[in-house]
Amino acid sequence: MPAAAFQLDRHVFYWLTQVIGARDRELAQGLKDFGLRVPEWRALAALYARQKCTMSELADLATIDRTTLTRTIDRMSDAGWLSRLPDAGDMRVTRLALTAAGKRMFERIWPAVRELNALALAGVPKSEIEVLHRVLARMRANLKAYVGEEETHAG
Amino acid sequence: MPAAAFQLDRHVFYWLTQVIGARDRELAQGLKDFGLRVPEWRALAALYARQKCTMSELADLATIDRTTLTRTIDRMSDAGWLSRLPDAGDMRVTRLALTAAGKRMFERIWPAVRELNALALAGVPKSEIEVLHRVLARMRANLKAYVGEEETHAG
DNA sequence: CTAGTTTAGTTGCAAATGCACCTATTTCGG
DNA sequence: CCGAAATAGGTGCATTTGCAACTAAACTAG
Repeated sequence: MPAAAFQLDRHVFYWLTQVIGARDRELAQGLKDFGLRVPEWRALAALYARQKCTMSELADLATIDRTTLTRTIDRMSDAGWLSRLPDAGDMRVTRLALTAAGKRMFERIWPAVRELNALALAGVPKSEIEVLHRVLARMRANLKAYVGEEETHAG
Repeated sequence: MPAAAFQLDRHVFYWLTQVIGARDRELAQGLKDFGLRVPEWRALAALYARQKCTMSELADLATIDRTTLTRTIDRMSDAGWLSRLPDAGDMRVTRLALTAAGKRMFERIWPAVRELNALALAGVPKSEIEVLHRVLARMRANLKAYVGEEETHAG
């Protein structure tokens, strides 16, 4: 390939990384006031949406490595934002749920985050946001299917 | 807000994080064979596209914190993939450029990464990829403009 | 020209990360 | 049933990360 033919800005993942990078830096700034870091925010939001979930489910929803999540949840639990509960039917499983304080925390922060999100999407027509959603969901499904396939073949 | 009204999968940044997370995990796997990590790959690709650039420019292009980039470039320089050169007109500036070995490295890896990218985008019509590009570029511009504005006011 | 400010890049250090490994359950094949 | 394999979650440890602070060079105003 002639080097001139390779242009960064023609690649979707370049832009994805740029957008997530810029927004997470900005988000981190905003969350500092609340004593929260970005992955903690993702965990908080996921738990708020799901009410109850297991460690593994939350790791997936919040895009946090399982081992990292253990320590993230330690901190959030110490801070009193959520509780670890045993699962009735399966002794291996930890059920997570936000405490009232955790829910309040989310509700206090969410308006600012929503505003940042809206700002990032300023000027983008609703129809294109729809497309964005659909395409991203498809990409995620594609990648998940691929991982599944790899695992099957590799044994 | 009633908790039931907050749904993760209705938010663009949830999907962005999911997609980048899944793809970077997959990418990391693929790069392991080449002794490269994901941020190093981004730096390699950015330098390949740009031929020459400064540390600050590369930090922006590859979405790597400037202080982290110093050490990333140390490693890549030690590995013989790029060289640090002084700038003629400004003694503060470091000009970076891939060596022949660095270019070869990129060319060797790129086909596999391109394949992964194509896989992630499988089934997405070209027209929608166009929309994706345009929307992401706009989002990035929005976020950059916001950061600039903040700095001006806070300064 | 010279003192204060901005910009480019680096380093110290404390904290976060993730791989490899471990333990405790549960499930599955025979 | 029983032993092997799978699954949920947690630890140890080396590596990576990024904030704060620093050095050095280049502007900028008086």
